[in-house]
Amino acid sequence: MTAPNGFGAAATHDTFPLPPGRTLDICLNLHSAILEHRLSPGMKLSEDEVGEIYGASRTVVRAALQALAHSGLVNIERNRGAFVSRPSIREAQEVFEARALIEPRVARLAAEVIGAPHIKRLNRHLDAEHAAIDAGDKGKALSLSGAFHIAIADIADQQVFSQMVRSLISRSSLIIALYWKRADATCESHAHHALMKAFSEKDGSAAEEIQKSHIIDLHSGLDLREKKETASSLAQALSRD
Amino acid sequence: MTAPNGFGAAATHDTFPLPPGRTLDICLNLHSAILEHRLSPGMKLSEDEVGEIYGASRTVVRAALQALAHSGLVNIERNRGAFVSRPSIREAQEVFEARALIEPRVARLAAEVIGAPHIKRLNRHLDAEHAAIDAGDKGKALSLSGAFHIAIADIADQQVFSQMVRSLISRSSLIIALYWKRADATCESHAHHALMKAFSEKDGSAAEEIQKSHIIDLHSGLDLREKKETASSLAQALSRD
DNA sequence: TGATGAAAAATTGTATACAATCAAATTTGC
DNA sequence: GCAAATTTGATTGTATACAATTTTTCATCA
Repeated sequence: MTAPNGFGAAATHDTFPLPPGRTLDICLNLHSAILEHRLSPGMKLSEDEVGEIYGASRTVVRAALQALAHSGLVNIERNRGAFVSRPSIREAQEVFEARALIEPRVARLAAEVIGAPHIKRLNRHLDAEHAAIDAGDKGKALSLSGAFHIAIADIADQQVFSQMVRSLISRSSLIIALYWKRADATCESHAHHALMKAFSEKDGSAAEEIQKSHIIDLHSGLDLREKKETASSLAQALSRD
Repeated sequence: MTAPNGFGAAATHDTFPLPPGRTLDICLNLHSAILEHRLSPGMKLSEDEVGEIYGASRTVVRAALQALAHSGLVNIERNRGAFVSRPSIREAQEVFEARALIEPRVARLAAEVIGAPHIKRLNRHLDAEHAAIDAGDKGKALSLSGAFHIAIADIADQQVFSQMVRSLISRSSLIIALYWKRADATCESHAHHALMKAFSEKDGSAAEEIQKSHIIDLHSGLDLREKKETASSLAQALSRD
């Protein structure tokens, strides 16, 4: 009890507090779909449509959409409905500035308390990331890359920071979907491996510096000028899983 | 559009995204009540009871409670209902560590862009704060003290940081309700005035340093050992205003 | 008397129905 | 033929009813 976020259940791996019952399933599912870019920014999330897909009533769907709205992944407009968020250029800047402030600190904290099991888990994360890249699944790769950052926050074992990082990572995923300019998404792996080295040496200062550079590098990989327009079918994007 | 948080309307002065319709009223009302310590940590917020007080149906009340849960002010336990959050000692530590990282940066950003109208507004905040202290209204004074910090974040004009600060301030209010040990709440005013000086000189570095010291000082004002038990009537606490 | 168990009451989880609002298509007027 | 106004349709906002779960109460037994 006295949960880190507002809801009773312990935070497992997600940005938003854990709503009751089946709302959670829908949250997680939509969350994954958005992070893996199966749902494009700006896409409409009709309550009826989502409800029919998941076999749930609007009551539950509404709760899920509101939860996602609180996480910044969904934008609810009065009397118009819910849409996948389309972060502005301004918001993109701010999100990465926040990451550049918070994540290095989190990396330092993690390095100071990290243990062998943690390192093992991080390595598994990296392996999965590479596998996705080799398989050419960009969406999955990006999602796993974010999961790596979140795993670090979990190791630091600071719920408040962890929650912030989760939210920022989620929003970053949308931002990257909109503004990423580099062809290769693999540039990240290098920084992630460097982090692993700092972790294995329990070198907090190094981890902090590497993470800071890493975030700045990610930020510089964005093309914050144009806007891409995207919108497609909902049922299709949600069909698998 | 492309709202800073998940909801369409612009964030005015509150922690949570802005839910539609009357849900917002209930959110703001409960939020104020919690921040002014009219609702004690641990107090049960029954859907029926809250709904009857505000003349709204459970549907709306539920949405409000969920929004507050996302802000960390309310704790929802499955099949048991909503309670005013009772931050753990651990959480208290984390919240103030986060504030010590984020708020100094925000203060620096604010100092770099601050203008005469902003300073005027901050001074009004300080006046109101003093008035509340003189009137002996501790709850109101604390609430206004938090509003001062939020006002700084608004001046910095960074929505992402602003959102974080709001959330942290709200939770701090609960933490102070539980763990504050100093008799005087006036100690803050000194730091706030020092900040005003730095702002008027547009000295970002000074503002950052002062704010950092201020947060650490606040943190040290907590007695993070014992737990106070509190619980009383709901309708009574919500009767005024 | 205290603990244990079942029944009853209260509270939340979910579904559905109705009202209000908004978007689009149709009609009407010029 | 084009623009404005109106009607139609679809979607969200809200209330209420029912189901599931928990908490309380109270009777029973060691």
